[in-house]
Amino acid sequence: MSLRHAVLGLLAYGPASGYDLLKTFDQSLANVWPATQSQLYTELGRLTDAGLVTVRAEGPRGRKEYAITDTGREEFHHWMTEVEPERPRRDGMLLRVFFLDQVAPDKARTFLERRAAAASAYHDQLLALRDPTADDDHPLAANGRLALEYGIRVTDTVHHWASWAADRVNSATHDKTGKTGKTGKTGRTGKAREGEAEGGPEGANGDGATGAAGGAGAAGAVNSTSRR
Amino acid sequence: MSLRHAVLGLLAYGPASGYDLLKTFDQSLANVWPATQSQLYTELGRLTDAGLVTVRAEGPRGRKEYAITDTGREEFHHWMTEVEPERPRRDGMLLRVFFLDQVAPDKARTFLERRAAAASAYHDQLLALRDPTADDDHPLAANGRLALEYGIRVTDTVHHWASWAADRVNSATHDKTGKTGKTGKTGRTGKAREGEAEGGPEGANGDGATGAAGGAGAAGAVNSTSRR
DNA sequence: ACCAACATGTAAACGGTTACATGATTTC
DNA sequence: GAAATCATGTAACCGTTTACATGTTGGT
Repeated sequence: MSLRHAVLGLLAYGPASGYDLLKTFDQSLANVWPATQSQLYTELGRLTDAGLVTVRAEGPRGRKEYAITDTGREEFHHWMTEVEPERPRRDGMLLRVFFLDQVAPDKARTFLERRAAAASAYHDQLLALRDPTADDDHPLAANGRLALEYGIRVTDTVHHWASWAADRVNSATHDKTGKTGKTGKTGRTGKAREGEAEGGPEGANGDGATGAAGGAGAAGAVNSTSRR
Repeated sequence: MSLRHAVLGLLAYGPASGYDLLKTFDQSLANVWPATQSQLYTELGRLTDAGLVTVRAEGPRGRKEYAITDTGREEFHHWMTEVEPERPRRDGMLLRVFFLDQVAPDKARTFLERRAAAASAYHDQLLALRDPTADDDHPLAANGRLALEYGIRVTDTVHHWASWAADRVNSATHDKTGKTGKTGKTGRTGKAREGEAEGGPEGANGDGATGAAGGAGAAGAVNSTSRR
């Protein structure tokens, strides 16, 4: 339910049309809270009905200029200061890490190496944004710089983690067997079933420890069933 | 569309019922890819129809034991190794950071300090999981340990970032005015409107730089409109 | 006999994505 | 006059969440 607050937040800077807001969403909030045109216009309607914004003026081609109301400002302020931000609960990368022992070690290693490379590449892009190279003219707002630094630090951390993890998978392979060759491109994928015995991602054996760990970076709350 | 693959991933370890899987989702995958009972049973039906799993046996109280098929294994393997993981696109915390200059500096500082504390607390919980204290018996699988380490590193990074950011907001306040006192609890929230001039989160002025930065940690792809 | 745990299913509502539809104004 | 841009709206679909509904088995 945060699209509402994103819209309020933008209107807090000053009145704007749906069209204006959409551009800001695409340009500035795309990686933080994306919204589609469809969604935006619908939400503006709802916000108007709820009295959190008003149509301040109507312009040339059906353009409606929205402005935040006092009630809207109050709601926005409440959300900013009192509502605990929820962490993203789903992470496809981490989900795959959970199942990493289901693919051949070399595939696992490749996967992690690719994660490392991706994080590193993104990290570099962000670094470039931090130090404007003369011909660049983007006066990052103070909060913009905070967000940028967040990105720089987190991508760096993920990069190092993935490299470390790739090495770890690598050495684990060397210990077991000398089998470093390719598995061929045989139809069958990796291991088939070798005894039906369980042992899932920490097994269906209870104890939520691993799960808690997995969500760590991107999620909240360790479900400490502790003993079970 | 990844619930499907999470289910396949779990079934890759061995056959299980919907009820079994649900427990695993709640205990192990809760922070990585949560699923509800409702969703799970529906998905198992769809997977069966698609031929990716089969009902291997029917047990006592209507229990259906599902097993992954060869086609299912192929699909799972493909998803693990060839499909690029999508990063979470929405982050409520980062969204608030974007609007941080809309609330009074002391509120902004408090917000960041709370983020720091939360990250730190979570970090500590994860650390406790890493070094089992004798009476603890959770044999973390290799991939479980990778995920745990991810969590430990990322929470640490976020903790430090938030502390740094809080300090930054703090010093910025000192520079401007001596006004450190409370704003009172007057109905009006922070600043009202002081001139109608724009200047949003890097403004509605174009250049997506800030936006790209914001998404950094949790998102992918810098939208390099570059010049515009 | 009762309760906890086992076990599966459906319906309604919500937020988000994609696609369709339409029209006005400015610029070349 | 054509094309780009401005500008708004609606419909269908999909995945997720919450709630409702129902029945069985094993242990005390």
